[in-house]
Amino acid sequence: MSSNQPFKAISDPTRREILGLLRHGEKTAGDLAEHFDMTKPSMSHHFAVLKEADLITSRREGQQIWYGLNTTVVQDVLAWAMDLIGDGKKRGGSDDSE
Amino acid sequence: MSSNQPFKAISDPTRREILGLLRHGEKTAGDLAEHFDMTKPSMSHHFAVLKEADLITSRREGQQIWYGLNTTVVQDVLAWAMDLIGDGKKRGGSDDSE
DNA sequence: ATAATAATTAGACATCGGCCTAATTAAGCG
DNA sequence: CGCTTAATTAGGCCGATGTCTAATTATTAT
Repeated sequence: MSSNQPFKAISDPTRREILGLLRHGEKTAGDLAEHFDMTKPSMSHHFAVLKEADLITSRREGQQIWYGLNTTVVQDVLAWAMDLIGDGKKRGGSDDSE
Repeated sequence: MSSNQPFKAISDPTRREILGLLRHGEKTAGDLAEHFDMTKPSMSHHFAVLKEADLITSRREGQQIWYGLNTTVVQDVLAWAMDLIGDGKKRGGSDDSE
């Protein structure tokens, strides 16, 4: 359960910010790159790490690549944290259907 | 908001396991170290990282040092993940009293 | 086919991180 | 005090990680 990859992936601030930018929908690699003071290859590397951890999806559309948030793996992290706290806001468990 | 330290801290499997062992109460450094195939100094290093991230508390009692889980920072991680998902199991916000 | 644009892959470089052994601090006991 | 036990600090080693420039792939348009 829960490979180490997601945790490694979110340990970098740039990558967490990328995920944050994807909260409200897909964005192209270029769009994302614009928000950071970093070269495109460096950004590309971060995308690859997030992709490898399955935290984001990607699809090509013409020349551009659209990245999107994969909430499934984020939920794993969430579950890990909740389990640590021992409870807090879990239990019941049927309110995730929306 | 949310320094990088907690995320770096939980990016290591050994440290996550340490946190897991502390779920049910305090443990001494020695107790914790026993569970891992690693030297005590290495374990001590992990404790220091967790402490620095404020994920654990520590208090000396005689020769031993007792470590305990600090759920406050874990909740920050939880909040970050929930915010990413956009909802999921937050909302209402007063259910943390149970 | 050539050129332009979007993005990645390749490779180098410096720093960070995790692990080890050896030495040190801290506390308890004869 | 001198010895033992619990744990940390110091310092070195080496692989992993983040960043950059240069080169490459993929797509579209002229």
